[in-house]
Amino acid sequence: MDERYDPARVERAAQDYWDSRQVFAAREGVRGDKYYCLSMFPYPSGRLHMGHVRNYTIGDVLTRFMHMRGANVLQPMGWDAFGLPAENAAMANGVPPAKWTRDNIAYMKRQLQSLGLAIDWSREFATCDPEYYRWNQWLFLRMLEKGIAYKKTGVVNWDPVDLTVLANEQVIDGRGWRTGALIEKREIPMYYLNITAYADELLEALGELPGWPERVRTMQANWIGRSVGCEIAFPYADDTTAAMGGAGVLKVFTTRADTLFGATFMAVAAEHPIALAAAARDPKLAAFVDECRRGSTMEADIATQEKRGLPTGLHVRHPFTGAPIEVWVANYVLMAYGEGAVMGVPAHDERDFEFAGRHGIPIVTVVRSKDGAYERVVAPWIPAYGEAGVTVDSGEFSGLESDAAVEAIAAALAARGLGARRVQYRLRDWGISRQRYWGCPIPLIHCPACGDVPVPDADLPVVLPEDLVPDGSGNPLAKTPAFVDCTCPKCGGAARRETDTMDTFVDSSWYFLRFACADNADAMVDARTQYWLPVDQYIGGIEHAILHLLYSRFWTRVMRDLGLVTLDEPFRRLLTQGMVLNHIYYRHPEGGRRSYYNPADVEMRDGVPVLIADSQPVVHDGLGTMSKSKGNGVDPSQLVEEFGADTARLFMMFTAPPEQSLEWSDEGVQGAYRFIRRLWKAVHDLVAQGPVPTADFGALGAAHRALRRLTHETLAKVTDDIGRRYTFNTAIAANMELLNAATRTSTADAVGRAVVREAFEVIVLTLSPIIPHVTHVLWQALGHATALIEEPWPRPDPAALVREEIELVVQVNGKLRGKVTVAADATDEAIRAAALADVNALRFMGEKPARKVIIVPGKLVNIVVAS
RNA sequence: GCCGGGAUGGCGGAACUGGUAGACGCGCCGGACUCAAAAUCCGGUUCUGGCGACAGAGUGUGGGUUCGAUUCCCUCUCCCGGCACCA
Repeated sequence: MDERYDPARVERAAQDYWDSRQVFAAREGVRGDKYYCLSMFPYPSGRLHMGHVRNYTIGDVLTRFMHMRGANVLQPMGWDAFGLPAENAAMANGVPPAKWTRDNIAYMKRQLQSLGLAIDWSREFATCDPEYYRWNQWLFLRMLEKGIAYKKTGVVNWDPVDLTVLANEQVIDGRGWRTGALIEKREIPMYYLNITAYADELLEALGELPGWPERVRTMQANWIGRSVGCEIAFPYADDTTAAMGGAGVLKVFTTRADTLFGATFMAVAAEHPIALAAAARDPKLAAFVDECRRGSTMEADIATQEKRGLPTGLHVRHPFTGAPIEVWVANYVLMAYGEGAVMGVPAHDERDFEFAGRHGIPIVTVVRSKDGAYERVVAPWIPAYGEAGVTVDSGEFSGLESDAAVEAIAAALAARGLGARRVQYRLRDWGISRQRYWGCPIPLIHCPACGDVPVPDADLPVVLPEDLVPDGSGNPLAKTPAFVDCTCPKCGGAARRETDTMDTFVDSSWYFLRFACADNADAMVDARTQYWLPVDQYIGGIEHAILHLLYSRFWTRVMRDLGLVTLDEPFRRLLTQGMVLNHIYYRHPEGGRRSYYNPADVEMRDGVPVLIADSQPVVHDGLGTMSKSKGNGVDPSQLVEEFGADTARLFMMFTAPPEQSLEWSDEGVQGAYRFIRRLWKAVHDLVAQGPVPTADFGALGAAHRALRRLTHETLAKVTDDIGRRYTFNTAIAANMELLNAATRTSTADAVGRAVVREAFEVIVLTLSPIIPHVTHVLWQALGHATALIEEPWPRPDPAALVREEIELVVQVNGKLRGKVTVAADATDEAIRAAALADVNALRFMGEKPARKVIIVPGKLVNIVVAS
């Protein structure tokens, strides 16, 4: 064994061993229970970032741990290869997205391999492989047949200069990122997946996911947003009937039908038919509607913009009193939610209250507070106004509790055909059409004679041409006759191929299924999914808590209903890892753009951050996720080159528990490296003393017995930390303590060396999931002929854990005042007596008698005296 | 704006079910080794008072429940994630 730790050499040796024996290739039905551990596959952006390193190390630790526990593990890897960055790169460099993407995959794969992950690479695929995305297309056609996929219009960000649809991130302050032009909302036909049909099941099944973090389940439940309420139809008054060219009703949804008699205005979205009809005859209104069409489609923007509205001059009639109610156009009502219209009840809804106040709309109190919080609603708003109570001034429905009033009003509305109880979801159907090139083509053909015709299964996949280069003005597919021009499969006439591609969330909604059978060229999935699925442990960023995970749960159910798989939930356990953060430093020259500096190039001098290169100060802008734009990234490959993959992995796992955000620290990396070197040296020094004979652990001196106890206590703790708690940081800390204790223990005699070796073996075995390379080599150095990867996870020796005495804390009135040592099996009476004899405790009790003595077994004694 | 989460020494974090606050690591201080430095090793390190034994205070803010609260409840502040076309 070398005296010096050489990470490059150690890592090459370990990786060569694993590769040559293909130890991570997974086969169905061998060994014990299957364990499918999956980390969210990366987008091939060019280089691995630290978030990836963290994600994949967490997955690898669990994979290797379960392998040692005897499970038949599968840890696959692939590439989420379609998406916008490839098009942006193409515009910047003129390289086709396909080439850029595949080059990135090749580079990042080498980076991943350098980390020594226990991945079965034989199952690798990229979502831009036609053999993968053909099944997106195939399943889309099945959904079309079943009515799960359908066509309707949707709103997009339209750049009027580039004549192109922009993604939300390409809209900055309501303007196009390249053109600076004011963005317009534009309605275009799109394909949707009917996820709302599964809303109830997706919501209820959250209760059957105990392996998911509570917060993710809460976020999904809120996102689905099931609310039970009432649909109410307000018949058009004569003016509206005239404007709309016929009689009709304005429909709204409300959870507070009990406040119906307090409705003093109606608010509709700018795109609502009544708004458009009114705008046609009112230039001021037309200008306002036009203005509402500008700006981004993002909910955060809409929710934070100033709430504005304009009256239409048109009216609807109250369904019971027939009283006219004026219809307003409001920029905070969204056409996509519910009916695109709401009833305004200023007295009992805060937003309506504000709107009414600003526009001089009357406030009519129709609910009386049950606890007398108010009599009449008057400004300013208090939360009690919005709470349930007893109805007043509501005609025949007065004097009812809110719940009962909702029931009675709903029943009466139903009897008149003007409403009904209804369940409404906040969740909207999933629009999957993207007016973009680098994605999975939607397999449809538009025929002038036959309409929209599905591409026959035999013609799948519709292959995306890989040599196009987008230029920022629309979808290049639409300008490629070889792609667009086709014949109608029905009538054989000339037709146009659909040029929209699918949302990339489609690609990631079932890739976890494909890993079970990636080599099947004839079917989307096969029986091997029965064996491997569900994913036993899924690991990924918290930023995917809603969309990706919800879409995957939905897609899995669609495949179930089509008879392709038998499972409901794809992910049994979920671990949401926190972000990797680093400091942000910049300078902002007068009139210029901010320039960012990497924290590695900055140092603190007299409490001021300065750029090392020129010693001039820079501005510290807090912590942020590592990103190219903030210039605060750290390159994993440089890290691996300098310190080795084990140091990178150890630092990542030690610095914070997986669910928390992790702060980058160069000193922390040094500390991790130092620990590995200390471990290496400790093992080297022991081995250098010659072979260690087996010793009788039955008759040990006190120091050796203490180390053995610590060894087995540590083993028990680390097993629990990795296997149950997923707190790898505390598992590492416990092993650091054990190494500290072991290196302080004398190895002068054979017994001492045996006890110390046992401690080292526990450290090497239990840290092997985290630092697999160095432990692989150290295991051999400790004299083992078999490879560490084939070793089972060790079990603590109960005999080593036995204690004769325990130390208890003595408190007086909850404050620590002393400590007593008692026999491990001492009775409560003996503990009480020992505590009451403690000198310091007596000092604080003074003359006062013990009123009560609380004994917490194994922990403490609290003596309660009158204070 | 709405939904979800977080805040503990100089720093990252630990304290798992309401029971010793600060494990472990970093940094810093002192010492050993060295011509010297780096590396390494040993000791110290929440704050305040005290030579010390020890005492008091202390887990973002303010309140509450309890023999006992970092942990449970309410209030406020700041930070982070998501908001449907970034992935």
